[in-house]
Amino acid sequence: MTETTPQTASQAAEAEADGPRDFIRDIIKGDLASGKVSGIVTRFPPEPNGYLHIGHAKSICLNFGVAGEFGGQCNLRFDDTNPAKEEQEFIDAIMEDVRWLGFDWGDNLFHASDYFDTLYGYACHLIENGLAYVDDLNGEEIREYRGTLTEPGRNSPHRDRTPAENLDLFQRMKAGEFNDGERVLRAKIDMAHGNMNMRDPVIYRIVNKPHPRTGDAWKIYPTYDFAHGQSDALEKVTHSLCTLEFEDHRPLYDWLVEHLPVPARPRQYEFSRLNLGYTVLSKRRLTQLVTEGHVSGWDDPRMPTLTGLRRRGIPPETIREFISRLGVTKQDSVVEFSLFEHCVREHLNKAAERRMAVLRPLKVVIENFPEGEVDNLDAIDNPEDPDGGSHTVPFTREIYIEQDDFMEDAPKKFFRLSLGREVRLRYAFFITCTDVIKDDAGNIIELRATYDPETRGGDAPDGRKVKGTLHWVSASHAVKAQVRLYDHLFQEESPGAGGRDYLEDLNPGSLEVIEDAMLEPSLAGWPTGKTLQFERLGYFCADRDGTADTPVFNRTMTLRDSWAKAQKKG
RNA sequence: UGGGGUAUGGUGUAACGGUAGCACGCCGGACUCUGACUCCGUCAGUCUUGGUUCAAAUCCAGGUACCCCAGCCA
Repeated sequence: MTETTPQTASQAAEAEADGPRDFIRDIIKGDLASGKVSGIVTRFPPEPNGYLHIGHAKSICLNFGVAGEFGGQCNLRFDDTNPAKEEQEFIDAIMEDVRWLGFDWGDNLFHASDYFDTLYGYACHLIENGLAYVDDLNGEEIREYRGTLTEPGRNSPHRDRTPAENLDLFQRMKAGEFNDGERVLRAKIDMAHGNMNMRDPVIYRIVNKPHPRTGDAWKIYPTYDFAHGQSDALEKVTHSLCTLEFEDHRPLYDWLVEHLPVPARPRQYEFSRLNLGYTVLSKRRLTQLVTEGHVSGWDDPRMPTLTGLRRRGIPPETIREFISRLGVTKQDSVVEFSLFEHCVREHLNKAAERRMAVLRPLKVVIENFPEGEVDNLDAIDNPEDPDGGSHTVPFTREIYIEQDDFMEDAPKKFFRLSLGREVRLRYAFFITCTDVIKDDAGNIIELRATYDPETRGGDAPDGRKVKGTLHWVSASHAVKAQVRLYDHLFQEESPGAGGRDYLEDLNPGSLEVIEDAMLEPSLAGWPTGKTLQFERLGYFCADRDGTADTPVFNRTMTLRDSWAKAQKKG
């Protein structure tokens, strides 16, 4: 995205003809067609005070997407104007996550802090023109003077200082003569404005904290409102896309751009942020989940952070696909989690290799299979991709099947194993259960069965059919593993709805750890970051916590399970 | 009598004065060496009241509901 040549308006409109459509893209098309702009520049402007989450992905996909579609450029710009909250750790993580999502800012990496000198000059410009003043009021007083939503504010007693006096004070703020909070610089607009943002907003404040990039160079920092629009202008951003809550900052954004000698005239457009069922997407809450230890960290696989989703095994293209299905509007909305699940399954069904793993093992002894013999069977890697290859699974006299796949008093609709019933072992043989062995407490501890050697590979030469197919693992070859089963972090679709503390809605069953899962041997050394399917169970990925001895797998997502659904209904 | 926004099936969206469409979900069925996948079918919507028009989700007027704003956060 570095050396992009701006296309002509008609070229861009044409190239875009069958792409996504929304009101933002319509505006851009119009601006290109009318000649209002000759090319598109957008930006993704994260504040480095937390990790990126799937809500940010919407903004990233929009900003980079639009730039790509119209032959423009999208900058990555850190909004690093508040050293009290921002850290290098977050800066590094954000870049990694944007790249992982699949976007490239090329050389266009910027920071609001790159413009601190220019911004300072702009502030002086405002002062010189009588449009800004240094206020001695403290925070509490400023709030009182601001008035309320329904009552106008009052002018600060310091509002009418001369430009010379203001310039002097502002320079002394910069020089570090005052403590945090002692003085601020305010734009002089209208204390009676219906829009609170226009009631002489603070544009510079004193923060005696080192900045991750500028170190101790500055004692004063611009506020978001003063930095953002001007940074956009300096970068020649044409369309500054942000979320709805900034809508009533737009008059201020415009006011500043109009009163400052900036090199360009950017426009701000707002769209609604993403809300997702069964999760929270506010930085405040996500930070709280991490700092209070409700999750293991920003990359806990239950977190909606990009790093959490990555560790969970969610491929980035599924996030992009999900976002693209959402559309871009100004309507507040909560997207059902099932749409996200659909996108993940749709992709993984095509892309993920299949392997077998037994989560809750039940031993089955095949009585007519010779002891000590190994039959190496061929299992296709992915039935959705028949040319994709295959791997070998060893079959022996003793195997494990899933406890759920056997039932003593099985109803007719139960297609799995039961005493006297015949099922297929995936890629292997038909077996028939001949005996059930229990311990003193009556728990089923082992099954006895016979197999039909004629059904090797999974088909009976006599054409006889079985209703059920089970996954299985050879007991002597099995690789023991820890498997982590994740569910929604919250048990309510809207955590905290109805005035509840959202933490009360935390799902106590969001993580279930299985210590003794049995994996087919080809799963030893499975690479992290390559999501696969455990047949009939779901999609999984190797976690970095695994060792050569005991791998650890995270469940990315279950398969749809109409049997479980039918059972629940009774 | 503060300001700014938004209203289309359960959910997310499309339709830009001319047959309300798509996707997810739900429900039912077919198929199946994954009770997966795939396929087929069903249900279901223009916030409300008026007005303009041959014709309104769309234009106009009045209601109603919901969201955002009183950080020296972004």
